[in-house]
Order: sequence, then structure tokens, then C-alpha cells
Amino acid sequence: MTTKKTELARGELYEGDCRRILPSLPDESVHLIVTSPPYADRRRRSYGGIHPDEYVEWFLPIAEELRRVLNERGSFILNIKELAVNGERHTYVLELILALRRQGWLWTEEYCWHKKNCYPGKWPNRFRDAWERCLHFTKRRQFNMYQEEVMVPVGDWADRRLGKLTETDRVRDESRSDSGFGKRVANWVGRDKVYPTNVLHMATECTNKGHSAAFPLELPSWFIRLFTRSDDTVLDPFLGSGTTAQAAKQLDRRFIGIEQNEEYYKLCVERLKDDEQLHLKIR
Amino acid sequence: MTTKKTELARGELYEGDCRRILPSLPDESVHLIVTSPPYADRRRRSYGGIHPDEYVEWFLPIAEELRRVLNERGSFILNIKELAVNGERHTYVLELILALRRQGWLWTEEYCWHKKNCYPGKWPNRFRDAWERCLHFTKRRQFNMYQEEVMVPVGDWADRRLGKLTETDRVRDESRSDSGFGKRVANWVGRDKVYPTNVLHMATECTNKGHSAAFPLELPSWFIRLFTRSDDTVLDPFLGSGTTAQAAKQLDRRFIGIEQNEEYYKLCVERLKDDEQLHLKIR
DNA sequence: GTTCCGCATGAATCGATAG
DNA sequence: ACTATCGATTCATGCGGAA
Repeated sequence: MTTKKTELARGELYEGDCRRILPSLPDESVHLIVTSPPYADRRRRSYGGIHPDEYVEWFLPIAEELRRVLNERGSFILNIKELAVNGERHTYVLELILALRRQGWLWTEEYCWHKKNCYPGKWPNRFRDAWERCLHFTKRRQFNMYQEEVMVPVGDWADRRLGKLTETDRVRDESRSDSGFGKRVANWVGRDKVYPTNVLHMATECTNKGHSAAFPLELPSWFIRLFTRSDDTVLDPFLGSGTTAQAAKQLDRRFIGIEQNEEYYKLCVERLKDDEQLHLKIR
Repeated sequence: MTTKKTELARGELYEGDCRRILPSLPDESVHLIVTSPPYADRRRRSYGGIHPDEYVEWFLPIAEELRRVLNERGSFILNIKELAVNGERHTYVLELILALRRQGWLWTEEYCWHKKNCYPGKWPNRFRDAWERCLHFTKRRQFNMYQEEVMVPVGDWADRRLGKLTETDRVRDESRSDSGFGKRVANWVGRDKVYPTNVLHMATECTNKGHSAAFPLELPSWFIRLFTRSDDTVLDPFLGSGTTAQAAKQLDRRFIGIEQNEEYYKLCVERLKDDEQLHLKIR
């Protein structure tokens, strides 16, 4: 079986199943993986539609390869959300986190993507689902993180908040976080930019022409700035409509994208080619 | 060992370990449980500092009692967030969810409490933690949920959108894509309220007099309105500073609170007594 | 160049009905 | 009893064209 591959100035796109293509990538050659794999039983048209009960089993071999190709100081961001099955939230995402840890991954953080424009609907037992998980896994406790790259303008809330910290607040915070508090407060005084939190407020893009993106460009862009530098390599093994590659390219990172669906693959190539010409023209 | 108990007009407060007190409550006598149990803490030993590795084991017998006292159509809201241990998010909350399901609970939903003003701080490997889980468990697939009680004002897009209806607005407008999701805009005319999502935006309270609350009054209040009616009974087995009982009382629900710490217990009694007198005076 | 406004779109879920 | 399909429900956003 041949593998289709398109080489572009800043990266390469593969058409095919990532289970077959990932093994051809060299060890530790990637600095960041950002991906949104097909959710269980969703996107049946373009992917197989993995049964929730078989999800972990399906994903683990892929994760093993991802671990091999990831740099020792790199990060793996997994955007995922469990669906409701039979009135309950299914547990495959929880099981997956536990299984990935057994595989050797460190579950470093769970970012919360608040979807400002979530899917509509009404049901008797739940409200609209307006958040997804962005699970952050690493290979080591020490990894590259460039926090200054994602700082945000300070809101006036900070002044108010910091003025009113009570003794008990301080104690409670100590009990949760385990580290010095006072000196951290001092760090805040006089700043016009602050570090963000682990909650990301972003709307999905819903008016793309002819293709649907799993997440807005802003999402991979945020993680790419946070965890990589220029010329680092970003991998997305479930490239979909190509958002991750596009974000990487805009930020002058190299990218590797893998997409199984032929339509999506062609679309990615076209989009990134166009961008490329545009990019070169601008230069 | 005696149990201290304070009876108030709308509820009762127990001083002691809920593991000892819960068995004295009758079966299915509670309509809603809202609680924020002590966070895991590897440094302290007492209740209020259970070791992360022992958390599930510690909580399960309590959950079993909670299940017994909960009405068949009732809900259990567990506000919890795992802490970071050794650079990683600990997995005890995930394990707890799985264990509670094995115990017979249905994991119906996971609400996300976005803490609009989270504590400041800086770490090399993570940002400030600005969200907590509010896990929703039930005994049955069918349970009481009064969604109208928590509706919120519609976004300001509505005025413009609904001013003039086009032809397609009057009929069901099928989606062009394969989402299968059409809409009938005419249904929206006259609506000024919409149902909320499963993301709750609430600030933590930082101005409590002499004590710190695990969550703002608004949080239990929201779940109490959503899952109970007047005169229903709300239980918090880890009452802390009494926020849940206070919320229940304000909403004319009965309450049962259990608190082990003597200082907190006294404080609760005083606060709820004061409220009571105030309440009576106003009447 | 700005602002305004119309509008299709979206990782959804439940309950009923049919095989 | 268990699975597959179908209809009903719902809301905030960014895009693009117009003013």
C-alpha cells in the first residue's frame, strides 16, 4: 500500500491511517502534538465511528507511537469530550487517562475549553454541553513551557481580588497548592499583563466554507505558542480540516499532518498551499 | 459518644463525623445532596486532609450511605477537584467516578464551575486553576429537574435577529450540512430567557467574616433550585461554613447539615440562627 | 474604513418507532 | 431484549454583504 504525501515548505501532509504512518516518523522528532481524535461514535461518515467501549483499546497503540516520536521535553494536547450514552456520561475518557498513565505518560494538567457558542438543544436530564477537555500529557516532569507567550492584558478584577485576600483564603490556598503564597502576590503588583488560567474561552468557527473544523484556529495556536518555539515541529495525527497545521504555519513552526479521509486531505493540501503562496508573496 | 444536634425551624445541624451520623437518617428522606468534601491532602492526616491514594476508599462508605438516604428521583452534586501531586494531576477523582458507578450511581453529568476570580499564583508547569468539577450523580435515569428555575436572559443577539422574520424563519429551515440540525426561528419570538449550559460562571467569595467557604452561595443555590422544590430536603454531609444550609434556607427548603469541626459547627449554628431570627422578624 | 445586520452553522441528545 | 433510524428540540457566533 502506498502512502500519499505532500511536501510543503514548512511541513508535510500524509494521507492515510495514522496507525500505519506514525511508525515511519523518527524518534523524538516532534516538539508538540495537538490533536482532536474522532470522538467515540461521532463523525461516522469520515471515520469509522469507534464504539465507546472499544475506544481505549483503539487509541492506546496510537498513543504509544506518539510517545515515541515526541521529544523528551515536548507536550501532547488531547482535545476530547465523552458523549452521553443511555442517559449517562460515558467513562471512556476517564479510562483513557488512566490507561495513558499506565503507558508512561504523565497527566500534567487538564485545561478546560469553554465553548462560548455550544451546540443548541434541550433535554429533560441535562443542559447544553459547553465545555471540552484539553488534556495535557508530558513525558517528563520538566518540559518546555513558554508562559510569557500567552499572557493576557490584566483585568481590573485583579486589583479588587488582591485587595481582599483574607487570612483564611490564604490558608485554604496553601492547603491546596503547596507552595509559597506571599511572594506570588507580590509578583502581581504593577503588571499590565498576567498569565492566563487553565480555562480557555473560545467560540467554534461555524461558517467555514465546505469543511468543519473541530476546534477554532485559536485553540491549537494557543498551545503552539505555549509549548513550542519557532522552527519546532507540531504533529497532528488526526488533522481533519487542517486547523493545527494552519496554526503551526502561521506561527512559523514546522508541521506534520496525517489525515485518513481523502476529501479532508485534499482540502488541507489546498488550504496550506494557498497559504504558502500567500506567505511567500508577503515576504 | 454523644452526638450534638441543633434543631432549627427548617432543618437540623449535627456535630460529628458523617460516617457515624448518616446511618441515623432514614431511607430516601433527602431530595438533594450538595457537598464539597475535604480535599485530598498528602500532608495532613485528619479529616480535612485525606491522603490522595486513600481518597476513594475513604469516600465509598459515605457514598453508600448517601445513596441510601437519597430519594429515588433525587440528585447528588459532588463539588471536587483533584490537586497536583508531584507535578501531575492526581487521578483519585477519576477513580472515584468509576467506583461510584460500580456502587450503583449513574454518572449523569459533569458540570464545570468556572471560577471567575481564582487565586493568583505562578508555577513553571501549569497556570492558575480556574475550574472545578461539579459531578452530578443520580439513582435513576429519570429524576427531578426543574430547568425553568435557572433560566438566564437571552443573549443580545435576539433583538436584532427577531425583529424581522424572513420567509425561511417561519418554516423549519433544514441545515445545509449533514449535522441534521434545522431550526425554526419563529419559535423564538417573545422569548427573553434561555436555558443555561453546563458551564457555571461564578466568582468565589472572599469576604466571608472569619471563615472561608468552599463555594459561593450561588453555587448550591443554583443546584437547589434546579433539583428541588420548596419544602424538599437538602443534605450536606460536609457542611463546612454552612453555605449549603444557608442557601437551602433562603430558598425555603429544609436542610440537614453535618460538620465535624467544632469551630465550624458553632459558626454554622450562629449564622443559621441569626438568619432564622431575621427571617422571622421579616415575616 | 467602520458599523450594522442577516443568516447558516455546529464533536448533541432523547424518546419513539421500526426491524 | 437489543440495535438502528428518525423527528424534535435549541442558541450564540463569525462571516460576508450592505449602509
